[in-house]
Amino acid sequence: MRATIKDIARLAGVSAQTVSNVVNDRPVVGEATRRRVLDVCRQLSYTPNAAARGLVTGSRKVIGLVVPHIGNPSYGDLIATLTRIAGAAGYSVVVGDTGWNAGPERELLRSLIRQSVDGVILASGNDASGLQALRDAGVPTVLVFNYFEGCDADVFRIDNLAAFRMVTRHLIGLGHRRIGFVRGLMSTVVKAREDGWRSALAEAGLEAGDELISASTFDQHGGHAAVTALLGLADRPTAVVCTSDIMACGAMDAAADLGLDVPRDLAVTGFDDIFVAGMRRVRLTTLRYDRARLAQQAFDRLLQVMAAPPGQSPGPRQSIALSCELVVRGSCGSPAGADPAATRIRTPKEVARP
Amino acid sequence: MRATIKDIARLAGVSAQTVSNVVNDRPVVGEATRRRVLDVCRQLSYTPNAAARGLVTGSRKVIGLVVPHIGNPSYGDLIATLTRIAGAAGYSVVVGDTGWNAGPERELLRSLIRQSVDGVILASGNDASGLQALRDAGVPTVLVFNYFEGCDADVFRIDNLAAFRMVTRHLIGLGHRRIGFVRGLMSTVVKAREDGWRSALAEAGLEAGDELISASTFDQHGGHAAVTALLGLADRPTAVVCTSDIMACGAMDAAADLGLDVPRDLAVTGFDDIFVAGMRRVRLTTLRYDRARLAQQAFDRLLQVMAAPPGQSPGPRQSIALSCELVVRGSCGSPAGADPAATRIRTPKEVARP
DNA sequence: TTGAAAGCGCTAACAG
DNA sequence: CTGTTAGCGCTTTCAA
Repeated sequence: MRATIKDIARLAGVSAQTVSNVVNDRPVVGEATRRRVLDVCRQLSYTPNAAARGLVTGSRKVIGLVVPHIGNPSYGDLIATLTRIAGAAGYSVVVGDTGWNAGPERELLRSLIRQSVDGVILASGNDASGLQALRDAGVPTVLVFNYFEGCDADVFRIDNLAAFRMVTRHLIGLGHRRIGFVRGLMSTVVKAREDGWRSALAEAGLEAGDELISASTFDQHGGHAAVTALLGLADRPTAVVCTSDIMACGAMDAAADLGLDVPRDLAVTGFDDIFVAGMRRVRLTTLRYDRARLAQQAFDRLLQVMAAPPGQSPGPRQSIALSCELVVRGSCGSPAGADPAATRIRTPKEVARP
Repeated sequence: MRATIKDIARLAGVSAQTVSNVVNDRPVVGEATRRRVLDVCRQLSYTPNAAARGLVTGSRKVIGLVVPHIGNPSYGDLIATLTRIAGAAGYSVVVGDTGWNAGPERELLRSLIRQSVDGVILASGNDASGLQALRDAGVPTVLVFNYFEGCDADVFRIDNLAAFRMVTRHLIGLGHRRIGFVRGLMSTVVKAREDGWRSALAEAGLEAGDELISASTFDQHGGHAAVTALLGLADRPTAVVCTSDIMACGAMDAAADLGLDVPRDLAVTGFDDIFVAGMRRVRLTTLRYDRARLAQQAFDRLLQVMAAPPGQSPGPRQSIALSCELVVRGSCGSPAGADPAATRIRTPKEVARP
């Protein structure tokens, strides 16, 4: 059916080895032979079989990328960027969506291992079991966004604590005293964000009671449900800090559904700065980070780890916590008459912990 | 490094073939042997090498999915759904993002062919060259959304003409007489949508001049640019039909940036019904279709084609044009006092053309 | 500069 | 029920 190296060899009157040399641009082939072989390749539209090649070379030139929710434009952007970067380096990307669930994640990782991917960028995972499975299989892995207690892996993440302290301080500065926290499933990431929220409240002498924390799914429906609950409190919050923009979208809708105005009756903040947040109709105050940079750093490091002799990673583990910038828009009641263009406040800078 | 079937065989004191039988759940193995083998597998955390298996069985259990823009939640949803469906059938999905460009698409398809994917779902492509490449390589392919003149392939698409005629009629019914058309790159899909817009105008005796058509990129920036241009016309439109929700988002912003109110000064419609369209702040009138169904149908058909003897497809080509429903929200100036909940109008029904 | 032989990890087909 | 043999498409020796 599909032409193999032998077919080409036969038709070109050379050996399979010579065809291989031509196809791989090894400069040991005579010009005449070369042209003849390439001609036949084109004629049969020959494409090397990567699986067969991988079997012998030990590298498939494929990496896996596991995310929790492709429908979130934030992850969509990450995937697009990473696909581009990896493609330029000759790697294909297998993308998996876990839907924030452990079962699919486990299956996905098993599948990636079976496929002998050269490495994995893991942007999902609620516990360290997935990472452990990859490690057992000897698959180089880099974590993005998430990380686990005491895990020995390269991590490229957000400085969640600083980011959420910053946004909470911003709300406090605007006069808010009762500030809710809207989160998805618990994880180290969410924990750090909660700690950021908590620490900002603490330093202002404000209460961070458990009733101010509302947990739900990590999408717009979750944000809606969580905020509906918070607004049902007797002493309801005047502001909510959401852990993603899509949750914040749901939060704004929840307020609207109760006849409340954002920002007058409820201030809302998000995280990710997806395109929706910047819409004139939405104007969501949120936290932004450099997704392209995160992707680039993670991939560069993965290349290093993949190049290292099996078993150990090259040099010390890298653990980068990228800082965010606060993007102030209208969803928190910016002072009247202020310039409607987004005001940006940067945190100190990137923090590297070796 | 990674355990192979031979390692297992040696440690369990059986032949490789027996290990293979155990791993593949073939019921020809004694219970005692079975347990012993499985034990060793677990101990070495053995995972079969899919590439090696694929080499001999001829099937990798992988399909490719090519989309033009992962960052668009509409495609994100499609990917997530398809990943789930395919996973349930034992297939992994390799996702590629072309960014609407021919170069990346070509590269992506070459990569998929090299990887010997069992089949491809092509939701991208501006011309038939990609499809041709897949055909030359003997890779079963199903088209989703897009299609090409006279192409002999299974297609699962939207009835674009009917959909855009419907939405344009809706605007005409609301009293609009000058209606712009905002599109991305030209393609058969966009052409059909334009024809829908044009035919609705024609039947109302309205003008469909070229100056009312504004082309740009298929994202929010494109929508912004295109509508900014339309609003710069001396005799500017009072409504714009956009070919995607994210373009419509940009369109709404463009109006706002010029100090115009949607819907009072400009009516805007989209396509896809992504979650943003339903937000209370946005309330975008748009066209909805059943993404999950589209994905399911396309995958089912791909399975059929993959199961068929190489070369021909099983039975006649399928060409399904799924109809849309109009989701009326606030972006076109729904009559005052109307129920703010979305009103839905269904088109006749699904049209199948064999 | 080219060819022949061996083998990557696995399964199909047969033999025992 | 289990083991042996052969070979998938390719690259890596090594020899000519």
